[in-house]
Amino acid sequence: MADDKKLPTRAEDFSAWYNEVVLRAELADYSPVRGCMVIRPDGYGIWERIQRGLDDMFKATGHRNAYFPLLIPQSFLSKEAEHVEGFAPETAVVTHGGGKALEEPLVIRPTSETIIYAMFAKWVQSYRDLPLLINQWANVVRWEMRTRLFLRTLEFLWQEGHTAHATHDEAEAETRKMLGVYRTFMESFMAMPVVTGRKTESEKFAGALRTYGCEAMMQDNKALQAGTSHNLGQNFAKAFELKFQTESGGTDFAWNTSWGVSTRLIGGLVMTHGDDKGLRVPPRLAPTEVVIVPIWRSDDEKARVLEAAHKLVAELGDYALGDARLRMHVDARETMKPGAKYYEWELRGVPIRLEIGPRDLDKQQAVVVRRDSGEKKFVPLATLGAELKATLAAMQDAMLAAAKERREAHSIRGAITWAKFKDVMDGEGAFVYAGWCGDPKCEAEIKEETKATIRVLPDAEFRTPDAPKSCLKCGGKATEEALWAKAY
RNA sequence: CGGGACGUAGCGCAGCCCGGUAGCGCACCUGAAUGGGGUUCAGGGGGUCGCGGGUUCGAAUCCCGCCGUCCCGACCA
Repeated sequence: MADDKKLPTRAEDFSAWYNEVVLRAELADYSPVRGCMVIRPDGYGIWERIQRGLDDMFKATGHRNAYFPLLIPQSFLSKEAEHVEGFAPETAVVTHGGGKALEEPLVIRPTSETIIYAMFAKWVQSYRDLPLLINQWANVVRWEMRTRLFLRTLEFLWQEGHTAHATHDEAEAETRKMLGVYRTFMESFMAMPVVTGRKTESEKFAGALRTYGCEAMMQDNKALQAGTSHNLGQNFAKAFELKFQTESGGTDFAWNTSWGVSTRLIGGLVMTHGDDKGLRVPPRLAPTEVVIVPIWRSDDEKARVLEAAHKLVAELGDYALGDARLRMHVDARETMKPGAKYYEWELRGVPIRLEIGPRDLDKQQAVVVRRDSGEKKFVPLATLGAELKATLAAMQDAMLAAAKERREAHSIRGAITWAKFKDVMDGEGAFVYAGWCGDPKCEAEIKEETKATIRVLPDAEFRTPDAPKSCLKCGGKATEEALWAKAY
């Protein structure tokens, strides 16, 4: 760890604080190649929890995992006009293989629509083959100009779901269902509340009919696009001849959806829950839920407390317990004083610290310390398991509630003038729910002047925003048409 | 690709103005003590001073060129 014992405070410099937390909590490191990121075991452990949580939900909604190639013929990308326009500028291209120039360059996937729908076209003959519900866990490469650990790296890990359906309505329902899956995951696992809704034309996925997104508020009041779900219409089906025979005997192009979340979620986690001591990981997402710090002064005491610690892990952390087990770790390092260990585990965000010393054993108790609130309790060993589980569940709820409360405290609803809006965006930032302009120039103009964009058009029913609405800049009319914020 | 700053040990930095053959803190290694909120003492290892050229008896230091990184813009999950 660095010599500097203090993190920059969030309030002073949010970016510096974020980078320090990610590096010092050992979630990730910079790679020798600019813009690429090495995800270290602590960071990957969180990703594994995200994978497991989402994968269970995907399975429950009928999706199956598959894997498609990293390399895509360049011509594939060009088959859908908007898609190539959107992604071509940020692709990495392989021009040589085996020492020879390739006849056709290969693109390293920035996303896999093209290769996947090319394969779907081979697999789908009839309406009986639909819906086809596939997901893949993969890495993709997008050649971004500026990068930030987890939030925007040249290469990132993600999950991309791809489906084919017989009708528009079925595809639309799928698109919205998966957005709902993301929302549930982000709120119930990550304790990260999100605003869901439809994206505007300017923020739509390249090649989609409609895009929906999840937006979370970070602690600097900026928005993070945490996940997207697209109704691709028949655009890709037409480009890749993904046709099927209908029930009535005719042929039609399939309707596709795609949806994804990435390792960016880890960045969102840090920026949602981190505090001046470092990271805070919500229990359901924490690779380690409980860390035991044994305390001793002599070899005899050491033997005693370590035995007690390992007994607890055997009882409560046994893998044979399955999902009922607590994910525990005993920090038995000899050379570190307990205080130093406390600071380190706080930095890493482990939800509960359990202190066990000789004085505790004499009283048949342990000290339970919550990472979120710092609250410290003495708990009898006899009821420890139940107490830990209850505390973890309470923390999960408390963290979501706190994040929601924080977001609402920095949300502006109702009447707002253009002058006030500009003031807010130039200053602290906020989620502003306000009228928007149907004229795309208006959104662009406001972005130009304030850096704020329409994150989503939030609505439980995802209404279709075809009609021009009141313009924030011209009229400043108080409606709740759009969520405006500065974004990552 | 435009504007700014910076490249000296794993990390953070001093030294450069005024040239004399590299130093500090942390981390790391060894030993001992210590251990309920960032231990202490003693000893030790580790550096092509970003790269290339020039000036000079002598360059981390001065001059020229190049490369790289970071920050601010334009672009984006």
